[in-house]
Amino acid sequence: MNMPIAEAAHGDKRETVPSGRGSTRERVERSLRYALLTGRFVPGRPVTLRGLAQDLGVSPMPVREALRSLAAEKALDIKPNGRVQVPTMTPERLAEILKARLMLEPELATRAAGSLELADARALKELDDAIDLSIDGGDAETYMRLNHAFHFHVYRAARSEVLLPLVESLWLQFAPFMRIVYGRVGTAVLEDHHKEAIAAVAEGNAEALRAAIAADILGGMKLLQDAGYEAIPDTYSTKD
Amino acid sequence: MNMPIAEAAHGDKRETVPSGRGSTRERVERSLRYALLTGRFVPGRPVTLRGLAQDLGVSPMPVREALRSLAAEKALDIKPNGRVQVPTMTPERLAEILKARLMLEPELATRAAGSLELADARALKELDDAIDLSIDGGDAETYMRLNHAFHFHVYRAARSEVLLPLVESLWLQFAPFMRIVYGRVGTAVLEDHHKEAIAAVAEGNAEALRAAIAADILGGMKLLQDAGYEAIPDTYSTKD
DNA sequence: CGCTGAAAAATGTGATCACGTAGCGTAGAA
DNA sequence: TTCTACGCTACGTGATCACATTTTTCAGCG
Repeated sequence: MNMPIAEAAHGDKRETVPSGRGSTRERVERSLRYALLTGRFVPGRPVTLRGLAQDLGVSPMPVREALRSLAAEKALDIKPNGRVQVPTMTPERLAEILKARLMLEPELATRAAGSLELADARALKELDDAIDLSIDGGDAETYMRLNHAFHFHVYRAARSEVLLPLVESLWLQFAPFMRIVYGRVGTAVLEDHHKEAIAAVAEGNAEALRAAIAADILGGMKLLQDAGYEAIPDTYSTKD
Repeated sequence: MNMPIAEAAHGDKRETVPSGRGSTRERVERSLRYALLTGRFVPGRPVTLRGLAQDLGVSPMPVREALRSLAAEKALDIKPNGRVQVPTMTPERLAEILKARLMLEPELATRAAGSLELADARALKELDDAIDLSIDGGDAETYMRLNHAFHFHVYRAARSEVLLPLVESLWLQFAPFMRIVYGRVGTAVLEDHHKEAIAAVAEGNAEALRAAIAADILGGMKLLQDAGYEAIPDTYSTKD
């Protein structure tokens, strides 16, 4: 049986299809993206067309296209028999993602530095405060949403049409796994480098921003590698 | 009216849907990928669902999914009104693609070096000989197909599940533009660094392979930047 | 109690259709 | 001749259906 996506992490419904604008497929895709990014989808869990369609109250058609889209970004895995599932993580894959992030995201940060103003520093500060709260409160889902917002507020300023989609694809790939790890080790152990990043944005210091982002990535991903595979060896084949 | 994809570059039919295995959608997607990579799709040209479906002799359904897939990889552009077209190139986009390629592909080459054997060096040599022939013959389409095969023979050896798809996406993005440039300046001006790469593979010299690939990318992309925007200023809005 | 095989349920796929909309050619008026 | 407005055409979207295949369930046998 297919579990409604809202029940992936816990039981509440939330808004599975943000009533925002756009076509049905667009709303479905946004909804799935959000679910992936906040870890509502558990790695290894099968995802069915009709199941999702029913959960979202639409026909299977827009779901098909949305899934195909996400699969093309490697956010979902379509097995040879057509079955769709959230990709499972392996140490090799994780190492590759880390490498790719370290190459692309600092570059994006550097390019963004020129466009970021004091208003952005303030917005980032606000986000970071909320992030700290979610860490203290142990709210992994909120943390992931805000952390994504923090990073992409910076990256978007680079006005990059090429690098940004690549990075977005990477985030979609490790997010579900990240959520699992946080669920086990808790969010308390999280230490980010957002403060340095904010300071760098305020100063307009591109090099410092690059360094802060790189350190932030390294810290976060190291946690995944250590906690994800040493403390919790059976993480990647999680069945609900 | 929608022009059959086989007539995008010239008039012959070729096999638009390689009769290979897999589902209809898979064949359609392979066909479109091939057309994109060999430059049969002209940047800016509108692509219609029904048109492609008729050209390929299938229903619009598998075409829809294939287009959605390619669009997610930024190989096609779906405008807000739903219209699909081959993305047009801009100097900024091209510069970004070059940057991304220079970050990702040499890394892939380094990782591949360990797995590449003498048999691979021989296979690459054969490919390169054919490439030289296609350059002399001015056959841009064949050149592009073989050049892609050459690079990805190397990259695939890295057994990368993360980096490789990112690079594939990049190739799909610049290939149509590349084809336009070759059509104008001819293939004679092409100078690659395949010989060095082959030698590096034969020696198992990872660092030399990385350098050869980096040089090859730099050379090819510089040509696009120079010839694509200085000699031919109106390239990116090409209407059939 | 465990294994096996058949029936049943569920899944992805591809096709067809209806609908609303955007693009475009054409005719009419200024 | 040029601009405008109307009507036609073609398009993407979403829904529904039929079909083949796979997965699951469960009853019967060993």
